Order: sequence, then C-alpha cells, then structure tokens
Amino acid sequence: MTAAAEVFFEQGYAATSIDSIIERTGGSKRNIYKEFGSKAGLFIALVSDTADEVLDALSDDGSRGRDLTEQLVGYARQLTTVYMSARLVGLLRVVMAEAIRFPDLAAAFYERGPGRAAARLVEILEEAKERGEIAQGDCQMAADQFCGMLRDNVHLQVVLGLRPALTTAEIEASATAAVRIFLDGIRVDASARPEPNDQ
Amino acid sequence: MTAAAEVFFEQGYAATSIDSIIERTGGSKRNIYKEFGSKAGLFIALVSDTADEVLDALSDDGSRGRDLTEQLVGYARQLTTVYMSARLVGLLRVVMAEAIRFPDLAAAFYERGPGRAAARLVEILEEAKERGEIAQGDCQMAADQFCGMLRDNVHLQVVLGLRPALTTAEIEASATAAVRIFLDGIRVDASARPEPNDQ
DNA sequence: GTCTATAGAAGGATAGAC
DNA sequence: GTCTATCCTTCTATAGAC
Repeated sequence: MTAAAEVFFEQGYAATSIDSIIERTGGSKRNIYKEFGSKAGLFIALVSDTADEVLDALSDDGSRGRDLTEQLVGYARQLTTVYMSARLVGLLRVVMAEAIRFPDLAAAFYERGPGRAAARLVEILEEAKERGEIAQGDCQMAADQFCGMLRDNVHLQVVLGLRPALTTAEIEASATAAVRIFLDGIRVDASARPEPNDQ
Repeated sequence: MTAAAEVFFEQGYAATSIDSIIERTGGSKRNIYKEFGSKAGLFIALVSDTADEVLDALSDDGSRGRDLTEQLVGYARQLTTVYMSARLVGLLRVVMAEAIRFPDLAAAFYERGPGRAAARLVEILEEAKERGEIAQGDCQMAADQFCGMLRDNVHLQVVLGLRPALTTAEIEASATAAVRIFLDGIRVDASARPEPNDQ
C-alpha cells in the first residue's frame, strides 16, 4: 500500500495513472474503485496514511534532555531526520504541488506535521521562559523560525533533488549548530548585545 | 506571457493543457509549437523567465546598512518580501513538484535564487567575521540556516495556501526578530553562554 | 478477488484554410 | 499570424469473464 503512494510522490498526482499503480503494486482496478471511489480518493487516502505514518515519528520528538540545550538538540535532531527522509521529501513535494487542488490535505498535513512539531517546541520555550532561561518574546514566532532553520537551504536542495539527504553525522552537526545560533547567536561580543528585554 | 506562466503555477505542469493556456492568453497553438517546440519547452521557458524576473529582485539584496544588524535586517526584509510574493510562491510550488522531471530547472532555480542569496549572505558574514564581530564558524551553514529562518513555518503555511502572505509590517517584525535571534540568540543569561570559540 | 476489454473524454501535436 | 479540424495516444471509470 505504501508502495502505491511512492508512485504519486515520484510522478505527482496528475501525471500518475491508475494503471501505473497497478503495475507496481498488483491488484485490480476494480478493487481500487470499490475501495476508494476515484483517483482523488485513492490519492487522499494514500497521502493521509503516509503522512500519519511519517509524522508520527514527530510525536516522540526526542526532546527529553535535561537542560534546554539538550532538549533543543534532541528536538532538532529528530525533526531534521524526519525532514531528510525520502518519505517526507516526497510527501512535501506532492502536498505543496497539490495544495490548491486538495486544500484539506494541505491543512491536515501542516497541522499534523510541522504545526504540531512547532506547538511542542512552543511548550518547551514557554517552560524555559518561565524558568527565566530565555528572553521574553513571541515563543510562537521563535519556534516557527527555529523550525525554519531545520528546513534550511540544504534541505531545500534535497527537496529539489540537487543533493543527497544528510547523513546522521551531518544532521548532528547541523542540529547542534542551529541550536547554538538559536540560543546564543553568532555575535561574538556579548557586551555589545542590546538589552534582551527591550523589545 | 507571464499570464501563461500563472496557469502552470496554479494547475501544475501535468494538469495544465495547452488549450487552457490559449484560452487565457489568446494566440494560436501553432505559434506555441513553432516557438517552444513542445509543452515541456514552453514550461521551461515560462518558468525560467519568471524565475529570472522574480529572482532579480534578490540582486539588490537590501543589505546596505551601516552595521551588521542593519545589513541583516535589510537582507531579511528583502528576501522575505520576495519569498512571500505570489509569484515566488507559485514558482516554488511548481519547481518543487517538477524537480524530478525537470532537474535542470530545479538546479537553475536554486542557483539563481536561494543559492545566490545565500552566497551574498556568506560574504556579509565573512566580512563580519574578519572584523571580529561574529564567532568563528561555518559561515555557509550559518547563512543557509538563516535563510531557513526566513522560510519558516509561516512561509510554509503560505505556500500550502493555509494563510495569506505576510503584510509589510509583519515582514518587518519577522525579519527583525529573525536577525535578533540570529545575532544574539534567545538565551537571557549571557554569562551562562558557552565559549564562543569552543566548537 | 484478477485479467481483459471498452466506453467516453481529454490532451499533445500536426496540418489545412484563411 | 489566428481558427478549426483531426490524428493518435492516454487516462478515468465501468463492466464482463472467470
């Protein structure tokens, strides 16, 4: 069943024919229409199932560290690993491409995936804020932007098929660097730093 | 001519018929095939032209500020504005969707757009590093991740059609926040900061 | 349940009329 | 240059044979 989804992910919705799916998965056309009603129904079901499967990997977000840095590195490692997986790259491509035609699918994908992951990060940040570890500010925006760091230009190149996915070691380096920047910035002179609370 | 591109951006490559383009733009089918040879040729030409047009807005990257903060805010403002434009959102959708089928197009898009923008940012960061304003580290990775902050979850929602593009004021707020985090981080306790050079 | 038609529509590409 | 017609392929969707 997940093999059928791959055809959609590789070819896109419009370019994928039912026959090409049958070729790859076996089975008969009649059962497909019996089960899903139409090509769109099949597409929605396959994408939804794949999304559930891939995005469930975000439920345990790996943010079990003792201190904030460890929490964030664990979170970034887990999220980046999922974002780099072939499954999610394909999912991202097809959901973006068909966002207009299947708005419910796009909404479900975002809420179940990136949206939920960001919500979890907001919780982490809010807790850190209450402990006084991070500056006052918009935790939602910070979380959204941190998630963006994990979908950086390298990830864009992967999605565009311009380079292979990061290895585990590269993911580790990227996640660590992102957390370091997110927490402390790249500026070297701490005394030149503006008031953290003056926003 | 740019109107023809919109059809591809809205419907996607496979779902767009030559006839539907004729309907929208006028002209005859014969001239299209005379000029571009095939549907794929038309697609490549339209996407390339649109990309050139939109991405040229990145040439003047707005990073003309006096100090590093102003440079980065200007850069972020300009880049985010382009990323939020309807043209680029459509371009991004269709290039991602067809990256497998048209790898050259994907490569050209990246190099001319996000890649070039990141390269400019690397220059800014390298200069700042030589002035001692920012920590030693991988400027390319930092630039890539900063660019990711500008394509954050909010941008993803826009691309997925889940929310309207940011207003100018919202772009300003987002750009400012991103630069603040990028330079100084969100951590409040500077004394708890690890050695900046201990990477 | 699978395999093989098949109807009906749509679209890519070409060519003729003007 | 435009408009229309046409060939040929492909695809969705259905239905019959087993």
